[in-house]
Amino acid sequence: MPADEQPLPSVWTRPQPQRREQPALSRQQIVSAALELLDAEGIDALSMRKLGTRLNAGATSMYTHVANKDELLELVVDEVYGEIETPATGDPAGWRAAVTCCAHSMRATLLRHPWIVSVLGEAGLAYLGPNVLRLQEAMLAMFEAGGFSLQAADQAMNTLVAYVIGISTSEAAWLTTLARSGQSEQEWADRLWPAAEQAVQGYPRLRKLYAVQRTQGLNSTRDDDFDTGLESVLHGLANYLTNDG
Amino acid sequence: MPADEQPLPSVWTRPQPQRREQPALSRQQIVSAALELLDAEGIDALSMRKLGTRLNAGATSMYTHVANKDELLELVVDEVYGEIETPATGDPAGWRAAVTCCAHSMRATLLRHPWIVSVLGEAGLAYLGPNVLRLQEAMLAMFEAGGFSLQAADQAMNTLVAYVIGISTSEAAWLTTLARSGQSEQEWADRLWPAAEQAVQGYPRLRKLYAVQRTQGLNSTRDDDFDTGLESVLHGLANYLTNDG
DNA sequence: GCGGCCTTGCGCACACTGTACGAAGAGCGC
DNA sequence: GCGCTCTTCGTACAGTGTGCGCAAGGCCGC
Repeated sequence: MPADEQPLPSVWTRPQPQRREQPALSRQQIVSAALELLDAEGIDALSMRKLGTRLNAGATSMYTHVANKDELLELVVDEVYGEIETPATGDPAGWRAAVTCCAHSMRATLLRHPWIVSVLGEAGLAYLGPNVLRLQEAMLAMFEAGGFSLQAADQAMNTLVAYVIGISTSEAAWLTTLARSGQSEQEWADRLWPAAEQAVQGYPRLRKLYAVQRTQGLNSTRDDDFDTGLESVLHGLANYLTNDG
Repeated sequence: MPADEQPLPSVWTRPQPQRREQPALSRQQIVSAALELLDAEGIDALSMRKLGTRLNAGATSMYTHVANKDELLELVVDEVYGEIETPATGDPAGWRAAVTCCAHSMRATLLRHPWIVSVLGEAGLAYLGPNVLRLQEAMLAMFEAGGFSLQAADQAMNTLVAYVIGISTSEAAWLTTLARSGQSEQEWADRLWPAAEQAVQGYPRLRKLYAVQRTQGLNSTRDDDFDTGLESVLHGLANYLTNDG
């Protein structure tokens, strides 16, 4: 046994091929692992190397199944959209109940994965992902079942989704800073209060609002606020029925 | 002149102090330069080194004026919010006109800086930025002038802003992919069409919608769609006046 | 004048990123 | 056996944010 390829590490120390018996890597596995990592540690913690380690794989082993990191993110986004529940069409409680339920599920899903909002503005063609398409079709169906024309249903869906995404964006931003600070909502609010009070000098309305919000909890009202806003959006959308049908 | 500047640095070749006569660096300068860079080349192109070069400064020279990149981004976000116009309160045309105008300005501003939507979900306390506060106070005033209670005005503002941000997020995502592709909207749509048509098989409503949208232009309808959605949101908000205000 | 501070700018270094490339091995048909 | 394709992965490269320490004003009390 004359020479070996490696300088010093001899045959005995060399890691030994050790091919995996698992079906190795698959796109679905990669996407799932990325999702776990994102949920656990947030968007900044997702690196291809960490993902590789989590999969017992090399740093660049994912590139056979996924073109690049952006594409991976698009896949993960679609995966998340897959979690959104869509009530069966023809709900006897009417389109408003169905749409409300769907909107709730959407908000809950986005807030369960708060990192997603920082990716939505770049996820180019996530709009062709199967789960996104499924969701859109289902929402269109819900509106149509409520008497909307297809065009009006499209409009209504876009408006509704915009509202949900917009609210979730600011909520997720809040949740993310909170998580990063490692403090409880109350602690953080307490620490923030002096700065906020100071900043809000000269803005009477904001000052009054902040003072009121300080007395009652923040977290508890978030759900109610969402519902109230959702109600009024739906009320506005109902307008398409009488004016446009 | 024997040697040249780089290889053997002698006293003669050393770059010579050359202190800037400009007031050197200031936070405002840094923020402006970052904004220019972001507008010109997008979010991925913003690196502290590039920013330094653009300012005739070293890579780490900004850190005396700005704690870190995230803080810089918060400052830039507030700067952008400063571009949003707020009509004077007491507009004779009523609160709806004022709010509509403000919403238009907000959407236009966000779309003028489409990279911003990928930062909104992380810009933790941008909510204490002076321009954000000014905008919020002004919007509250507009709603109050229309007869909303302060609480209702807050609700209305949040709902409205959520709608605008949500719509702008998806529009900005579209504009960004478009810009990255370097193609015109029409070219891109043409190239995308086969894939879209294929993806949309099995979703009859989407297929019909896509077919219709293909015949008419895309860009032209974006403004109208925004207006239509805005109208219905405002209609919904008006509900606070009779039920609550 | 002049020494000592304090602020600002910056070169360097470190740990880390996405990913191109090429080699190596596994499983196949022949 | 040979060749071929498909995965996996080690290495490398250019680039990132930023901590640290040094240098060079500007400004102070003397």
